[in-house]
Amino acid sequence: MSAAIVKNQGDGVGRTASKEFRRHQLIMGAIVSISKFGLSGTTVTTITSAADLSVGLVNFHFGSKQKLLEETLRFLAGEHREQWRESVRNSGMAPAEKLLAIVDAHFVPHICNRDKLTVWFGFYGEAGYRAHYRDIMSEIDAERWDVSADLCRQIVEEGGYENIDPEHVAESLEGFYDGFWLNILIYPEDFSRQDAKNRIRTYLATTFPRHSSEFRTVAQED
Amino acid sequence: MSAAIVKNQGDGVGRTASKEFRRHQLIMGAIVSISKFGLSGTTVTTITSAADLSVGLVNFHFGSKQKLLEETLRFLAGEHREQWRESVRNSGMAPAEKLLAIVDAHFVPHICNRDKLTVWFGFYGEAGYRAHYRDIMSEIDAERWDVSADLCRQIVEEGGYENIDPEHVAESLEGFYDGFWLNILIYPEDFSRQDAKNRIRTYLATTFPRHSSEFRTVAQED
Amino acid sequence: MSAAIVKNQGDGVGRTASKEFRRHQLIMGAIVSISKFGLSGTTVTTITSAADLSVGLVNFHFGSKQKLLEETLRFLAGEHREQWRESVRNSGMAPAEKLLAIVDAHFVPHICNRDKLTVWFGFYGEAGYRAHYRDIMSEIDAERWDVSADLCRQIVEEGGYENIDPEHVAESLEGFYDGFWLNILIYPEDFSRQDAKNRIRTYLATTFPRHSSEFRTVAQED
Amino acid sequence: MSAAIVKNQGDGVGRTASKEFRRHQLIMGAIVSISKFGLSGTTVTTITSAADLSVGLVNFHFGSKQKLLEETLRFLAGEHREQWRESVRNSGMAPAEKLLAIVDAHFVPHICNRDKLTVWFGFYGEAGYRAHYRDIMSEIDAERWDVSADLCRQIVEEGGYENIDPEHVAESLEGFYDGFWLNILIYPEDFSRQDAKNRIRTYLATTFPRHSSEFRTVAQED
DNA sequence: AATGAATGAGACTTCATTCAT
DNA sequence: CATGAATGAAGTCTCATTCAT
Repeated sequence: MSAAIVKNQGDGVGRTASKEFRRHQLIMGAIVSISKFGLSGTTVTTITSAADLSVGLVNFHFGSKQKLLEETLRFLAGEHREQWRESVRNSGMAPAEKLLAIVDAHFVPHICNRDKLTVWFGFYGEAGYRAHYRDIMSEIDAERWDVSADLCRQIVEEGGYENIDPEHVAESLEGFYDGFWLNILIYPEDFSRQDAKNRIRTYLATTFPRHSSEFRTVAQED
Repeated sequence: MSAAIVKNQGDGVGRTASKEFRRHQLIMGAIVSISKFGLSGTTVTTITSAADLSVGLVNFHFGSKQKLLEETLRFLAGEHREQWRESVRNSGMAPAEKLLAIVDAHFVPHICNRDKLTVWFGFYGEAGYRAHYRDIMSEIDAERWDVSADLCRQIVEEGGYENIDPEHVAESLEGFYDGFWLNILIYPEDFSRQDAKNRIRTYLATTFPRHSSEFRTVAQED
Repeated sequence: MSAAIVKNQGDGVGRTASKEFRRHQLIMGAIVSISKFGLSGTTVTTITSAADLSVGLVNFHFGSKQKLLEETLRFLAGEHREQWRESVRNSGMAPAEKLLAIVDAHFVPHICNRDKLTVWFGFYGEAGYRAHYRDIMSEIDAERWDVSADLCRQIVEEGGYENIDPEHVAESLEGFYDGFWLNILIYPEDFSRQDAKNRIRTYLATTFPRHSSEFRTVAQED
Repeated sequence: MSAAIVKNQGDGVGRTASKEFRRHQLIMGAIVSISKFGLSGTTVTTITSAADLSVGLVNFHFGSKQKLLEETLRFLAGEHREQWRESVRNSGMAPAEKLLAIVDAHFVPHICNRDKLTVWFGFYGEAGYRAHYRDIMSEIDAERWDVSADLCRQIVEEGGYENIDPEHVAESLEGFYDGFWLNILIYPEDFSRQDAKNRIRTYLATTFPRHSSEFRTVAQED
């Protein structure tokens, strides 16, 4: 067995890392670059420099810069999905608990930090006219929206909240996620992940008063 | 008064429009271009084509493309400010009424339409790493935040709402604005200006129950 | 008689200065601009700014920027010619005296200063491939060469200098003029007009030893 | 050794010439272009066309057109230095012989031809106001001046020439070099390299009469 | 597979010239 | 005559993509 073949097993060092590993390296390079230079300031060179790879690899592994960027968005979206799916995996949780877990999943440092928010809003900034990006996002968003709306529905039933449309609550939550992300990105001095979580907790406690004990504010970053 | 003199005052036809008029034309061209091609897809040529002017004018009137873009952002921000300032000008309004007027000012068609939202999020997408844009935005945002927080404070006093921090409410409103804007931009089929206004009304009515009659939902676009 | 007509007499103030005066203003603007920004850094705008006139006048009075530059070169050449012609006008001077007067005419502050040398070498720099400039220069140079060579011939005859070709002396003088101008331009700290004049005096005194008393070095700038 | 390897070492054909070779190609392209179109008429396109390379390479290899031009000047200056250094390398030469070798080094066809003189005066034309060019030139000039002045000093001592300042002779020589270069450039019909060398020889023979046999005029181009 | 020099379209900007006033 | 905004060709530079090694 030659050294090259050993290397090929995916340790990621040297010229023969697995295809998948190289793709991942490039996606990470793209994230780093976008967070540093913005989407418009990101070039194939900034991406590959960040990944410490040669420029030729982008087209070799992704076909084009554009495809790599789409994969990068897909990667972030997937990472986000993993985060909230994981947080509600425990089947023993009550609906309110699960809903709160989804809320919190939006504000864990791993997902909600300046670097990644910069990337997210870089893509949002183009989503207005570039349908492709919108499609990638909506795939993920739709699933989460369904789950959230369903949990709200269960909470409404549990609490017997008349006059509350669970879908409206789910919509409001979506608004909070994006709005607070943007505020965290642009005004990090004035608005923190902690603030975001507590504003949403207050909203939920007020909306579902009979579940308010489940939406207690948190004292500090977990 | 001759036609020529009228013309010279800035009807914008021919070589003799006023400087201010040309600047405005170019800013409008920038908005159209960004909404069509995105911020990164906007070139001096797309801007001047949209404005039906020659490319040289961008540098002649603004010094650089970058400066024109900054002025464009400033223009949007100013327009937004005029909108909400105008809406609370009537000194006879109650605090809750004024607050609602500010809310609604975010969702008038003149401000909140796909074209302009595309431009806004184009800039937000760069604001993460380009401090200059952030500075232009925060100037405007700060003022509105102060006014909103003050109105919330008055409502809290009026209603004797204990345990409600007016600044937290103002923060939540800011979150709603940005979050709903993004949802209107990306999912226009699923989420309308109308929806946004009603979700916020519900939030306010729930938060300030003794003022709920002032936060009635609206039936359809005004 | 209207005010406009009075103005037209050539005081150079206001909108109706004589054609000739405007042309002169623009030529002076060109000299100032070239000395400040070089020939390649000189634009119609830098010229007209220096002359405190509007850009349109260049094409109005000269037809094109290029024509103005040619006139500028012609102006400098003419100025130079006036200088040495004037210096030998006195018919009572001896040939050696006249020759020295021509030499000195090259190094009077009015002709030989950083600003004007910058302009001269700006044109020389293009003369290599632009025949037009060369033609303008040679017109003037030829006349001076003839006069100088003739004076040298007279000195050779006076002194009975065998083995001295007067044309060779004239050639050497031409070399000194240009070479010392360049050194004054590029190394003003190390080489002065005074130095130039004295190096040439020494050359002439050595070459024409029996006239050496007429080529005494000068102690300091006149 | 295979042909491919030879190629790779820099024959300049195809996409694989060495970096150094490409830089040299571009410098040569710059010289050709400047001699044909002048410094101000030289564009990245004229340079790369002359070098038969694509426009992108200028920025790839030099960072900017300006840097390439500076390197071009440095190249010429270096070439000139090599020429005169080489000419005085033989330690057995007498000072007068060495001095004459330096003189002649200025007028070898390889250095002193219309193309290169055009380039030199193109740069001189900007040196008046662009300190960067002046710095590059003076580095080289200073060394040569020191050597020349030192040789003159030795000749003065050898010949016991009282009243002769060796530095003044060195200054006069510098004047001759530049002045004759300009005359060769502008009046090639009337003034040749041969003329220049002989005028300087006569100057030296007259100045250092006891060494005159060492400064005999040359009959024709070597 | 990987590299990185090479390519060239297209971006921003400059500026000589034009022309309505 | 004079002004200076407008035009658009042409300049420099960037960068996604290609391809010989």
